[in-house]
Amino acid sequence: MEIAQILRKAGLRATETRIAVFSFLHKKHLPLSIADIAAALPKIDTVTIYRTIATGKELGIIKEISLGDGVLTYEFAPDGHGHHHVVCTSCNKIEDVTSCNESLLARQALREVSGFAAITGHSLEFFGLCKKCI
Amino acid sequence: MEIAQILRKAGLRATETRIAVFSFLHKKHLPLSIADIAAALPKIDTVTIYRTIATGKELGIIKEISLGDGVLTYEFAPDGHGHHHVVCTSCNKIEDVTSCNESLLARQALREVSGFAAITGHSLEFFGLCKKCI
DNA sequence: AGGTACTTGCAGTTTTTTTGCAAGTACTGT
DNA sequence: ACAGTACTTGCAAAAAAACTGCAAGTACCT
Repeated sequence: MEIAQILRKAGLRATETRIAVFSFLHKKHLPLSIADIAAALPKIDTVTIYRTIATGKELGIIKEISLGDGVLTYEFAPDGHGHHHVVCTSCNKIEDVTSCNESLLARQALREVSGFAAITGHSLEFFGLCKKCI
Repeated sequence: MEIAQILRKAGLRATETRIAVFSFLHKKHLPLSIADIAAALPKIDTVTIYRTIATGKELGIIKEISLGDGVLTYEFAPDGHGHHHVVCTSCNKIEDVTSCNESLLARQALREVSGFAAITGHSLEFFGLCKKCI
């Protein structure tokens, strides 16, 4: 679905700014920090980036990810169809991973816990060493 | 392995403070934020908690986790033997998940990426709705 | 037990995140 | 098309979080 459409469906305005932030993340296809986004889109005020990311999270089109290095990063992931990553713990190189047996994992997890009725999503990140750093 | 032992092996001192922080996290068995830890251990200066968590991360006994609510949390997980969690997106209730087919997932991921030589760890969190919130 | 080097707490600084408000702009109905 | 309305944005300022430097404290070695 179009970004503008998602926003309007939620009763929000499809502003140039929001579309710029979300489509930037979409294009980058990488988890980026607030600082990264602000640096890449200098015309947009940092406050607005915070607010836009917050709305994106509420709409479920932005996923918050920790790659273990102390900063939160954000990725465009509409419909919960986020992919995963392998991060090099030495140089921070990132590659995507798409296969993860989503439904199997979720079923397995759900069987194991007693207090949950449904699993709606998950986050999965791998840490390793890239070929240059090994 | 004993916490004190891990510290000494790394050439660090097994101080009362460090052991207090790590064993608190060990006992809680939950991902907690810096603020949580500081509030629970008021005798320990917050700066020291930051520094202790940083050392724990370097030693590989503390894992940094994002549960998607905007704060980084930390969990005691020596030897990379961290478990996983299911988080209720409505009330933040957390339960542990231990089964995850670690080696299968890692092998699958490694096959999919071209630039990586090894996978050394992963983080996996589930999001869902607990029985009370559904 | 004493010396040394690592740790901690405190105060202060810097950075990050949030808030309030006025100006700007998307969308609605005409 | 256009004007009104209500949502959005940017700016300034405040609040909160994270980091630094240094002196006092303490673990550990001999």
